[in-house]
Amino acid sequence: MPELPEVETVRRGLAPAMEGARLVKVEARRPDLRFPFPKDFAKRLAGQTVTGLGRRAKYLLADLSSGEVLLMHLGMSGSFRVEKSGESATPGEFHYPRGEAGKHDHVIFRMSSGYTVIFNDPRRFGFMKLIPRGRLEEEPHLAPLGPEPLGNRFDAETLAQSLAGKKTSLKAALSDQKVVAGLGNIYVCEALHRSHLSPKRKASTLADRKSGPNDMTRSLVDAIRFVLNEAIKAGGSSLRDHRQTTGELGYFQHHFRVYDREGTNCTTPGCKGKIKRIVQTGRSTFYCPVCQR
DNA sequence: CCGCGGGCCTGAGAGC
DNA sequence: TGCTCTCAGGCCCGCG
Repeated sequence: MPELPEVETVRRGLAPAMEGARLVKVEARRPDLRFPFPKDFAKRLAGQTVTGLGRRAKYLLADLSSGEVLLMHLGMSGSFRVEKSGESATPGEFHYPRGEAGKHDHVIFRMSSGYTVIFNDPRRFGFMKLIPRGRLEEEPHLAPLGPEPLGNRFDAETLAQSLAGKKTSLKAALSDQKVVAGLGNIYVCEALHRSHLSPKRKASTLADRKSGPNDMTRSLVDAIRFVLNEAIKAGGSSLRDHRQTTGELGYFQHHFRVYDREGTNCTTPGCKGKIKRIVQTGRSTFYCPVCQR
């Protein structure tokens, strides 16, 4: 499910419920998600205070007073919702505190703030893991990640450098979390359209080794930043699973220019193209064959 | 080393 | 209505 904007939306929704609050009771309602839960998972968490809630790429990191970090990933279909003591955040939709846990509600955090935080994940591609803060650098999920696209270490120079010598398509390269961390299928497609670059273009053609990055690379960096920022403002994109922690939908899907818009007219001013769907490395790519070169 | 295809899971939607 | 098939926002592993 979630790419960077959805995960950031989730982080912002969870922060008021979790930051500075103690985990009063933790419940893992099954033995595993993508991986088995750590040994004594619930017991180790109970009583800890969440001192901060951060994000790296598509991962959430809750800093704990114990000195450990709770690393959480939403996989394809994971979502969190926050409910206040006995009341559902969206009336009529969620009722955990009053009744039974819903289907696929796998982890429940009862917070001293009076909020209950519930992790739901039908496909169970998500996971939770506890890591000592000192070993965060070597954590296998985090160590290989490239720069944060919204951070200042991501620019045309670094992007050009990581694309140099890459034989794959631009689409595949941008989906690679080592190149830039946090993009997925949707936002790669959207950023490429907005920078008028073809997903089929060889990645290395963006890197001009002698004279440094070219205008194409610059416009791609700008498009990536723009699209992600706009999507965060919109609360992410809700296609199937993504919800904000209140249960509300995100609405960036209404701003898609190519994703899931096969056959529609290209929205680039003056462009007469129609959006096309192709398959690259096993995933759908949407683009305009006319204005994306 | 690199790039690709398969697999992990469940659910939604299309077509018959 | 109900079956079967395809596809889905991520990521890891093994193969060539």
